[in-house]
Amino acid sequence: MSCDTELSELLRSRGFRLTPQRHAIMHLLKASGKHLSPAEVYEQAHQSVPGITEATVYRTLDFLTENGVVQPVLNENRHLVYEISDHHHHHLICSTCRAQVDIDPKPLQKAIAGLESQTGFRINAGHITFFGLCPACKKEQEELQS
Amino acid sequence: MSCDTELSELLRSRGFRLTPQRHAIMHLLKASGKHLSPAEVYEQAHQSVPGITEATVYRTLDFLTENGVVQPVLNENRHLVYEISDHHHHHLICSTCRAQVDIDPKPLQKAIAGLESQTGFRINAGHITFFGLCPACKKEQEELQS
DNA sequence: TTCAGTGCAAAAGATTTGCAACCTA
DNA sequence: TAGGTTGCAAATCTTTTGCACTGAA
Repeated sequence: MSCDTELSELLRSRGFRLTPQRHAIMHLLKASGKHLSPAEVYEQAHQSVPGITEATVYRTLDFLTENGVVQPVLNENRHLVYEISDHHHHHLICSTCRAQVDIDPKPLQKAIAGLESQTGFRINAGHITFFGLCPACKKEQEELQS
Repeated sequence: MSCDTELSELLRSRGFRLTPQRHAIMHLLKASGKHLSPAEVYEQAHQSVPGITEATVYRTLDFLTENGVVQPVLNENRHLVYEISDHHHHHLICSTCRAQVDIDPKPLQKAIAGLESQTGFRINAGHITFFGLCPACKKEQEELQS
């Protein structure tokens, strides 16, 4: 999803409409460059489309997800957030202290490409999150157990 | 996390207590063999620990997550669910029709092992979910766009 | 005995729904 | 125009919190 025209055509080809609300939400997610909660999306969308409601935000987020424009992700607080699908990056979150670190996407891309050919799926792998233990918490845990 | 004794020792070593509630929730997640929503966990836990409350379920799920016993996952309806961490399997979910398919874990394990040595994290990769388009929905979309 | 953990109950938050009006294609 | 979308408002569902009491170690 690289530009408005592209989204517009994608939607029209499926019989959907490009409304100001949909445009605003897609645009703001792209511009923010990070994942946003529905409440954050609402807050920002409200600035360009003053009459927008939370119900519309939820419906639009569902709609954009089903059409592959955005994707749902669990954030560091285990809440559902959304981000634009072309925003390629992956990260690790520490289950204990919630620290985050970005990771090199290449090794995963390779594994994912293999899965695509095995399953026939087109995988939306713009963002993958792993949970685990960061080095500090891992060390702490090991010391406690010894 | 393979048996009660193991969990018990893990908790004790960190100054935590093994309560009937924690035991029941861990046990039921292990026995179910799949991911459960907090409401489902509550419903099931209520049978072995009649007095348990939803607040305790939420607190226990947080607690078990922080200690690596369970992990949070987004289910096919984009709701937060939990599953036991030793339950190794990965799957794909179609964003459009929500079909699910299990995938071979091996290629991912390799990529993950690489990430662990790069980052120093211990990754809890028992369950990884990708969103994407299943073959049928992919085909349908391609036909619409041509 | 101690203090981590629980139940209770209420508050706060998040998400969904029906329906009439609206506006994109 | 037609029918996909939205706003509104209420209902529903989910998650969090403070506090006193309980029970595991």
